[in-house]
This record gives sequence, C-alpha cells and structure tokens, in this order.
Amino acid sequence: MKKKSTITIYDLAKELNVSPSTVSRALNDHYSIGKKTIKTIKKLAKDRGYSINSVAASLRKQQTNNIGVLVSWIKRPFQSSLISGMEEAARESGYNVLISQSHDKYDHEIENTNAFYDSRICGLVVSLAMETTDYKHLERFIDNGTPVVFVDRIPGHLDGYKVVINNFESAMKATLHLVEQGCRRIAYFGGTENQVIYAERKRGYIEALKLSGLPIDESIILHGDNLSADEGVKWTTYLLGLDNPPDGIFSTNDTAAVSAIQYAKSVGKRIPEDLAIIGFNNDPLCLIIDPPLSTVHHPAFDMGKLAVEQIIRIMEAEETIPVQTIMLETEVIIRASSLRKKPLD
Amino acid sequence: MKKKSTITIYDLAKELNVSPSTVSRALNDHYSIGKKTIKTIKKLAKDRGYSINSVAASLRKQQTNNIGVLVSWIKRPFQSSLISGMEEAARESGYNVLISQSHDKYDHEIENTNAFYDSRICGLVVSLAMETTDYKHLERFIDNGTPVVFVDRIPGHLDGYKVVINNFESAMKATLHLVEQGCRRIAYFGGTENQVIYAERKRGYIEALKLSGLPIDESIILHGDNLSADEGVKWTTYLLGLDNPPDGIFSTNDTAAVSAIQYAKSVGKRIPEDLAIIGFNNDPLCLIIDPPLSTVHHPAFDMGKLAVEQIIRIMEAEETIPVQTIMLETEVIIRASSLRKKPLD
DNA sequence: ATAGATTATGCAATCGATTGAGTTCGCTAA
DNA sequence: TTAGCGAACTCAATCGATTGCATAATCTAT
Repeated sequence: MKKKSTITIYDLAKELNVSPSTVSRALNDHYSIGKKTIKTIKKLAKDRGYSINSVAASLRKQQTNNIGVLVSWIKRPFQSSLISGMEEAARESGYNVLISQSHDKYDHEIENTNAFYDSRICGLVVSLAMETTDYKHLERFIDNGTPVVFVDRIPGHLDGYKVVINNFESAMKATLHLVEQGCRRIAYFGGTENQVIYAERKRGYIEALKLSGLPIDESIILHGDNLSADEGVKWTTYLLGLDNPPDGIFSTNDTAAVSAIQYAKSVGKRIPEDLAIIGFNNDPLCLIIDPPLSTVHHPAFDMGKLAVEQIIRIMEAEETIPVQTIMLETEVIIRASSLRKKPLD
Repeated sequence: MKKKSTITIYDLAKELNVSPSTVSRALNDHYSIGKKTIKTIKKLAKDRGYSINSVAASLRKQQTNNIGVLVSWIKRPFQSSLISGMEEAARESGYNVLISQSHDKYDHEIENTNAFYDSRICGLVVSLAMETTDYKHLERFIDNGTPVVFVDRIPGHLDGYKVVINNFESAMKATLHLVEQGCRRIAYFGGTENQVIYAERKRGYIEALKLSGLPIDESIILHGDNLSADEGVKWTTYLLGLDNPPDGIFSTNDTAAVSAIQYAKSVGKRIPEDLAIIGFNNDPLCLIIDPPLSTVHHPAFDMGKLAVEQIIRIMEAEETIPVQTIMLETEVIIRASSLRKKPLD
C-alpha cells in the first residue's frame, strides 16, 4: 500500500515564508509567536487540511498519547464497561486507548505487555489475568517512568496506583443480607485465592458468618478457574446433592449465580424460599433471570474512567504523585432471588 | 514524568563495533547480514533488554502498526465480541488495536476518526453510528491509501471493503419461522432505515410476509433509535393494546425482544402461545430469559476477526486488492419463545 | 593474476515535529 | 546616541530506526 503525500509543517512554512519552528509553535499557541502570525498559520493549516503527525511528535517528545489497557476478556460485561469508561476519559483528554486481552493467561499477559512496551505507550491500565502472581513484566514500565494503574484485579504484593472496590465489605454485606433473610447455611462461589479480589471477598464472607455466629464449612466453599455458567451448574449440582444442602449461596459473580438459579429451578427448588442467592457485578442478566438476581453493584464504568484519569494526572504532573489506592463504594442490590421477608415499611 | 534512558540500536552497535544499520538489518533478518553477525546481535539485544522503538520505526516507514476501530458502544455484547475478534486477529499479526466509540453520534464519529487520522493508524475498521449517513470523514483515509473495512453497520452508498451478514435472508428466515409456527400477524421491531442493516432486515421481513401471502400492516412495523429495553416495553404496550394485537414479533435485536417477553408475561400473555417472539444477535441473555429466546445467531467474533484480517491483507499486499464484500451466514436458533409446534422426528 | 561476482558492512539522508540557543528589529530609557 | 530589552522569529540538532547507495573483503572462473 502506498500512502499519498500529506501536508507537513514544512509545507505550511514554505507557503507563508516562515520557519517550520514558527509553524510548530504557532499551532501549539507558544507565547513567543505573535497573535497575527498564529491566526494566519492556523487558518492556512485548516485550509490545507493539515493534520499533525503524532508519530513524529511522539518520537521527538519521547512520549506517545496512547494508553495501553490490558484486561482478561473484553466480552465480559464488567470489563467492557471498564473499557468504555477508559475510552471516554482518554478521548476527552486527547489520548487513545490501545486494547489487549490476556484471556486470563499469564503468558498472554506477558506478550501483550511487551507489545505495549515496544509501542511506547504513555501509561498502562491493568486488570490482572487470573493466573498472574508475578509482576516483573509490569515493573519494567514503572522503572522507566511509565505510570501503571491497576484496576479491580490488583497485584497482591506490589505497590502501585490502584482503583478498586471494597471487596471485603461488599462480600460481608452481601453475606449478612442472606443471614438477615434467614439463611443459616450459606455456600460460597469464588475464584482463585491468588487473586486479591477473591481472597478479600472470601474474607468478607467468612467475617459475616463469624459475626452471625454461623459455622464455617469448607465443604461448601468453592473455588473455580473462571466462575463460568458451567462451574455454577457443577457446583449447584454438588451442593444440592449433599445430605445437608445449603439454604443460601453467595456467588462472587453473576454468571455463576444465574446458572445456579437455573439449575436449582430445574430440579424443583424454589428461589428464594429453598435457596436464596446473591451474585456480584450487577450484569444486565440479573434483570432477565426469573426471579431477578440480587447482587453487588460494581461501578465498572467509573472505575475505568478513574483509572485513566489517574494515569493522565500522574503523567501530566510536574512532581511525583505518591502511590495511592482509590477505593469505590459498592451497593448491595436486593431483588427477589434473596428476598424472603417483606421489607418493613 | 521523566523517562529513563532505554537501549537503542546505537548502543548495541557501539558495543559490538558495528554500525547501527547492521544492527537494524540483523534484527530484521536482512539477507545481506551474515548468520553469525545476526546471532551475536540478537543475543546482545536480548541480554541488554533491547526493545524496538516502534514510534521511530513507524515514522521512518511511514506506517504504524496500529489499527483503529470505531464502534458505537463497546459495552454491547455484539460489539464487544466484534472487538474481541479484532484484537485477537491484530495481536496475532503484530498489530495493536486502537478503540473508540461513537455512542451512535455522527459528531463523535467525526472527532474520533480525526484523532485516528492524526495517529496515522495503518487501517480502520468501522461500524457506523446510527446517525451517520455521510462518509466524507472516512473517504479521507481511503484517499491517502489507508485501508478501511466496514463491518456490520456499513454505508449505503460508498464502495468499500465490507464484512457483513446476510441481513435480508436472516430476517426472512426468522419471519418465515414465525409463520411456520402459525403466526398470522407479525410485528416488526427495527432501527432507523438509514442504516443498511435495518433496511435489509425490514426487506427480508416484508418478503417473508409476501411469500406467505400475509398482509403488510405499517401500523405494526416499528422503528426506533436504539432498540433499547425501554423501546421494547413501549412498543409491546402499544401492540398489546391494539384491537387486533399481533401474534408474533420479529425483533431486530435481542434486548428489545427480551423486554417484550418480560412485558407480555407481566400482563398475562403466554409466550409463545399468545405471542411468539424471535430476536436477533444471540446475546447471552437469550438463554437467561424464560422462555429462552429464539434468535438469529450472528457471528460477531468471526466478523471482527475477518475484518482485521482483511485490513492486514490489503496493507501487506503488493498490488491493489479489489473492493469486496464478505457475507457471512447466520443461523436461526429456535428456542421456546417461538416454538409452538413440536418438531417432527 | 585479474575481472567479476558475491557477501558483508558502513555512510548518511530521511521520516516530521519539537526545542534550546541564538538572531533580528524596533523601541525605550539614560 | 546607544546600551539594553523584549517580542518575534530562525537555526540546527534531536528523537531512533530504516534504507539506497557506496565500499570493502573474499571468492571464483578464466
């Protein structure tokens, strides 16, 4: 493919008999260029359809305006909302967003971060792959001064800018809600404990049981690789087959919770009377399933937006901004899947 | 933010007492560099943690490896699957994907394409905003030799590479399926007819009615801005309030179809006995709603992947590849929301 | 032994914008 | 009158990789 020639600042400079430096400075509203000159140059630029070559500018400035985003699966509603928020924040400030997905594989994560490194991204937002427990591939960015912000799936033992929700408290509240609704034996659906978010949610679940004086039974605490619908069905089959099946499930995502409802209904269980269920994320499908799924609302879009805003703030700051964690509040949303008692008026 | 210095080919060249050109050629396996030299240079590059500066390479080669992707809403399942496919295809061939969303606004689409132009993307994949009916902002890319591939929401009157599904036939099949199930009065939920996909789907719907000898009634042919759940409810309310309400609905997306089911159930209609419904897209929520939603499966991931593969093929081709349209087949998926008759064995 | 081919490498320009360090010019104040 | 100053520009180097065009070294065939 051949590219046709495009207008450069040299072309504009020649046409106006000024130097390219003047054109560059004029287009950037530099103080040392006269008002009239700026006006003339901008007008000509517009007339000729000039478009800055950001590649050249990036090379010279040693700084691109591309923010790398690494998530596990774009198609998951939570992550696509994250990305949506990031894209919006970036676009508003004149940055682009480069996307890649790890598919929850450590190796993919490495390859993709390397590609980003070659592209000289100016900042990186990461939600870690399920498998990732080691962060050398990311320290590389921090070492060379590229800001890295972790969002949601954060590293366990690495300082850094983070945007998270209060996983511990959210899980505790969700579990306590089930207790309030009369559940006395609550099962737990979680992801790998290597991931901070799942470890925290489990901690919140355990804490709620303790606070309520309920026993902790490891046999109904289940951990999976991906919290898929299949896992939800498998686990529910197992739980309902126990001699003393649980009367409640706290699932750390909605997908598994929904499939639990579907399976439980298919074997004649009433939701929430026989089994009360609460999920996590507030995916659209919560309102589609019957009965509607109680869940923890997770402000994905805002998290994405905040993460990118952090990146930009760090990049554009003169002095070093101290590492910080932004923790967003969640909301337990109570729907029919867990509502056994009528609310008091 | 300051960047620490990184290794360049000059550093490698100095260390091995060769010229930067040799290093560059060695790293690219140029035929004129000796095997031993290549090996030595690659080894040193690895040891020193050399990372190519693609910004510099792009400037010199007048070609980046960033493919721009413009969609309307990342968070829609169909579009996030599209993006997922694109990301995968791009990554496999060493390209990055730059994302932006138009939110179905023409103005946003223009701004975002301009930002892409400044970034000198090497190719562009577009699914048009609902509002867009004019394509000057895209012709700019075509004119300067940047390949543009349209996917799904294609322009009405512009030649170009396209990846689409057979909207006409899919809609016709979906409608005929309802007819076969005994529907005699089928309503239509569609988007603006300015968009080719909706015009085609409507054409397929009409054709099916004609083939079946059924009358066409404009009062039950509904067009919306975004086919949201709200529109679905509004339309269903209207339809069920008619003197002679329809006994079937063909919705051109699943969201509106699902909300139609929910509303119809809420007013005591039986699905599919009183009202048979079929959607379009095969979003995950089809399997969550009760009864499960019949739909048209739309190979979103493959479309994304194919679109990017097209871009890469066009870019890397020596000669000009003639404009072409790739049309993918869809599959009508029959589920309980439209199945009135038991299938014959 | 020598022209000619082959292989391996170096030189220097180039991509386009940015920017530190001048230069020019007119004007003011001493 | 002239040093001094600020406003408005210009010059030229720079970012790092690529590549057309030499050049050098080695080998082959006559």
